Amino acid sequence: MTQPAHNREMPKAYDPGATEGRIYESWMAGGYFTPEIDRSKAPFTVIMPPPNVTGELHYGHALTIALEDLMCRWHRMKGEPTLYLPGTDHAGIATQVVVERMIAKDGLSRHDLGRKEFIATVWRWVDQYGGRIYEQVKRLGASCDWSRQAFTLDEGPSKAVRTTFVNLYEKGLVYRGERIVNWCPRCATALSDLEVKHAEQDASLYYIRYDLSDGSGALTIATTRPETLLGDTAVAVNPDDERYSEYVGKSAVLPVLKRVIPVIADEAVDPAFGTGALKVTPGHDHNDFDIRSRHDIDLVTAMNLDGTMNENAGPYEGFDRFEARTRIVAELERDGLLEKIEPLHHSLGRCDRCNEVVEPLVSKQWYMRMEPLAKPAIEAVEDGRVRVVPERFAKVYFNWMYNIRDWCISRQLWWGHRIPAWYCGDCDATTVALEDPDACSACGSTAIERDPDVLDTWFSSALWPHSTLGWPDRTEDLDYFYPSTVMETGHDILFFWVARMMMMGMENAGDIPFHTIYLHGLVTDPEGAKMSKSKGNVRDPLDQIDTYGADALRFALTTGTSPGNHMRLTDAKIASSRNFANKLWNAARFVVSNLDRSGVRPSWERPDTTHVEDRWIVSRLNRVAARVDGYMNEFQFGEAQREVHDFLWGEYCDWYLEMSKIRMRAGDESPIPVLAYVLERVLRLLHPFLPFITEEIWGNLVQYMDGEAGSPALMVAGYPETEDDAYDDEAEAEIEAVVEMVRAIRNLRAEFKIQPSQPVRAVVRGSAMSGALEAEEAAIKTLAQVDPLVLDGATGGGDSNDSVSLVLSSGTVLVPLGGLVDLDRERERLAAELKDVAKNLARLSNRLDDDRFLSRAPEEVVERERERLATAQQRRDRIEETLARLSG
RNA sequence: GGGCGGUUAGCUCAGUGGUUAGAGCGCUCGCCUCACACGCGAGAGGUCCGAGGUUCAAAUCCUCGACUGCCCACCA
Repeated sequence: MTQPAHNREMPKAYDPGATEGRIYESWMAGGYFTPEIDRSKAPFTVIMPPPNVTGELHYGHALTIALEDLMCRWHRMKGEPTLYLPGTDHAGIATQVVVERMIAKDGLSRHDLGRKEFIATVWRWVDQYGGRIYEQVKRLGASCDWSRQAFTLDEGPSKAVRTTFVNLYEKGLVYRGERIVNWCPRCATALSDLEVKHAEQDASLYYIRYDLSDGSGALTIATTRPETLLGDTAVAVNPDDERYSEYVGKSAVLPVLKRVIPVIADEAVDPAFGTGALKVTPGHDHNDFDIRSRHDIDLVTAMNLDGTMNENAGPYEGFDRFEARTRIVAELERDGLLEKIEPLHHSLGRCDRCNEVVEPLVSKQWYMRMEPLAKPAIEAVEDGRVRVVPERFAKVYFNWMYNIRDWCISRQLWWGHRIPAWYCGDCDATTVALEDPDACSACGSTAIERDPDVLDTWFSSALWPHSTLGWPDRTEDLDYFYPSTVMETGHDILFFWVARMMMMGMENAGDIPFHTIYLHGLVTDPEGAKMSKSKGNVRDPLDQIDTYGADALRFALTTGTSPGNHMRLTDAKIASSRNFANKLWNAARFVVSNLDRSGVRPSWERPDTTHVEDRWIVSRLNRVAARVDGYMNEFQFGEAQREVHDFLWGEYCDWYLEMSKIRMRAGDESPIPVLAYVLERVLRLLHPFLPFITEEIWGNLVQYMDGEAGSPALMVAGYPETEDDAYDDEAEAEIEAVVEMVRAIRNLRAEFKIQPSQPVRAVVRGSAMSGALEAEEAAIKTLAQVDPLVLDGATGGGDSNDSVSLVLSSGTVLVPLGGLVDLDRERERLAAELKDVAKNLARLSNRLDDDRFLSRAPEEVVERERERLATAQQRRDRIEETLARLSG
């Protein structure tokens, strides 16, 4: 048999690999990703969280894009000018490390190259590899406006960074100060508080004796970091601690260095910890630095920026900090100053980037004053101008914002936005300016030198929603697309990014940066563990795209999940999404082949329907569209998706399509326009979730439809709106009854192990729906393999004594099975069913006898319960009647 | 030390006060039925973690507890 032409067009199984690239090209060629600014319409704007320019696509990106793109596609189809703006982040440390590693292969360090040449090398790297992530984003089908693509180091965003810095400096919100900072000796830079990750771990608590200088006794302190004693400048006790009150004001001799240091009293000391005496090391401990602000004590830094001990460390100069610890402990032990070592479980700060133990060190850094910036950003969420989805994260946001601390924004790196501050060699003044100055703004000296540091990467990220749209210039984009509509990202960067965008957006642009914050959870491995390189459980989404298709991956990522919740991603889940895509493909193949065969050219509009099956499926479609709309509006994408999934598979394919075959086989072509119409609307409903395959099918379908499509592509076609007048309760009830009957007979056939090819006889008695059943006679006969089907069993043709009786809501069906029927078993089965119904009946009538229920429950609930009672009663009566007949 | 989640079928999860709680995967039985074996039909499988409470009505709201995960915090 030769294959008809259409089957060559649509292969038996959907092949994403052969489709996706071509479809994406067609979208690009159509220019559908670039919105038209239309002042009469409100835009829908999503600014993509910029992946690192060094980045490889991971599941976090995939989930982000799946969610953002489905929102964008949905709104675009609803006719809103939709901007999905893509971009990348220069990712200071991350990128610098990548390039440093690269040049290290030639035995070079960045210092060998020098600043200028090193930055040029990074740029060459970015020019060569920085576009990879974009290609990967495209493979997912993201409908981004590539004409507005942005990079944090582009001219526009850089200007925004510089303008912000200057403005905040002039307002006194950015300042330079010498304080203790979190220092990563390996990255050789300061870190913000957020970039330090604390982890519990086992350590030792060393008890060390400090003799008093007057020989009157000794104090024993407890520390986890003996090497820092080289920087001790005091010993502190709690002022209320009577054990030590006599020591306060005396002096102690620092072990090893024999420096004489004062004994002071400070509230910060916890008498219950260790011995209640604390070594004070302002140069190497945040608390101790604070203590120093309240006392007249020295500050000694005993360590270099690379983590080795410096000249203040005496004999330990040059040793690594951990090596120094070991050696100092040995010396203390030798000298009898080490009283004991206790095991201690405590939390230790490590560099978020490289995991090196962070060293608190005193240095001069730039800071941003956060409290004044936080205030309006808190209010915007409190008063509902910005909505957080899911809501619980608003509490997390408030908690952080109310306790916000100043942000250390300078980094000792080369790759990034260089701080626009110049220091005068003659007068000590600082010049901060938009344009590079030639001379000191205070004394006019030309002996000025620019601050070598760059800004924290998150500084530019914080400006992203407005810097990408042109700020500080008053561009048309900024005017139209700002504030953006939804900021969708992972809840893990709520503080790093979202909160800072809130603050900077309000400060710079004078308005909230987005109306809704949607936070998704983590994509984890099948065991629920966070994917990480060190665990070796990272999988490449591109492999999954190759195997199952981008649609399948996207669909799997948004299946059965709720905002903010984590999701374990398994191959099985992606495979079942792939299967769903294939199901859709084959339903379409069926419809297209019938269009091709019949020559019927359906209208784009809802067809007039008379047949109950047609009325039913059209009614159901419209109900589904209404529910989808409701879920989408509430960000319940998983539920929306499930709704269409179940409709397509469980109703359209399982029932409508099968029923339509029966009519078409009998020469009736009237289902074809309905098949096409419903399919076409389902394609629209599913497009945000399965963009590639729906577009491909739509392209196949269009040529068979009557008249113009009204849009050049599905992605810019209208999203289905509910047509209330399509609701048809009667048709729904009738088809439900048919389905119930078919299922009951199939069940019986399976139970009695009747060969699939062997028809059974069935007699319907006492049906309230005989008219509807008559119209569906052929369907019932075919779908349940019944022949003959006697619909007027009341007047004869059925004998209970050799039949199984199926008591249904639409009537009683007798299926004569002769010798196969065991009358005793039949009676038992019916009795059990009766018991079940009676139980239900009792529950319902109890409820309806309850005055409190009747008076307090809403009328529609009471009414529904009454209907249920009536149905149950009918059913009970019919079971009793059947039992009576069986008994003789 | 604070805060926030989760606990529903064998597994992974939906279910945002109203039928006798659902899906996918897995499992059992039967099918290569002319769209699809990435499939079709039938089925088994649940004290919705526990205890109180609110309500006409609770998996859903409140309180307490158990287990579990995460976030924040300068516990030397």
